[in-house]
Amino acid sequence: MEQHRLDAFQVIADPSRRQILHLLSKDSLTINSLAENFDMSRPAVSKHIKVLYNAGFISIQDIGRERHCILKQDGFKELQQWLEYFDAFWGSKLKKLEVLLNEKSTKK
Amino acid sequence: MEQHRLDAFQVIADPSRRQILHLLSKDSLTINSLAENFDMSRPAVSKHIKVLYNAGFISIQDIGRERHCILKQDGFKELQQWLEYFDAFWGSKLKKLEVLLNEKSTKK
DNA sequence: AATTTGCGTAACTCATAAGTTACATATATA
DNA sequence: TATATATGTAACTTATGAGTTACGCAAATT
Repeated sequence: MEQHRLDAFQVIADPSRRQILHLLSKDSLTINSLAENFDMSRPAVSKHIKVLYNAGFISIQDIGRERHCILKQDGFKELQQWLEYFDAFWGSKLKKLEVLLNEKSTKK
Repeated sequence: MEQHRLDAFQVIADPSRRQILHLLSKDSLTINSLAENFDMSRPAVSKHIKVLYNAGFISIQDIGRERHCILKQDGFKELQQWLEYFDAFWGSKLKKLEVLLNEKSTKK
């Protein structure tokens, strides 16, 4: 059984998967209806869905033979936290700059 | 001339590059001092630096024969915007839920 | 002037992600 | 019941990213 377990960063590195996430932000869709938006084959989309599901970016609701894909927040959280760390970095860097500017102005 | 031009999402997909960014958030470092933190060779780190530089994640200050790498915000912005879009999605989804709950409570 | 240090790059190997086609299976429809 | 539909998966090919070693060059050191 081939494992397609990629981490959150690898998952969104693929443009097709980002496109899928974008489409799902407009509406929840089945595999086939998703595939209509791409040049690639339906099995290719199916694989991407598996990857997105395993990484917690989507949940799936089976209705008869159809698989409805719904956006899920879990997968995004690791990314958010990662960016928040650097946001804090820029924030603190800004603060240091402010301190520097204040020092300068008081010395005048 | 080989081109190593990856988009911001591909850039952060590599764990080594994320580690480099993390190290640079603590202190600006040269190629060699960065390489000391990794099992891989110095040329490998050099390549990653090139990728990070091309994508706007770092700036470089040459001092003599040393290259000092400094974190740069530009590369992060595309990622921030991408996540903000989905943050808005979760926000609006929450709003819809609130509306639903309100409707329910008023019907009581 | 000779040597060491810090780095870039070319050429190569290797792993693997991403696509394909072909087939199997379950559910809906006629 | 026969057929069409919606999907998963195995087997395969291919492109390419990530690592290596070997080399060259400029700046610092002796």
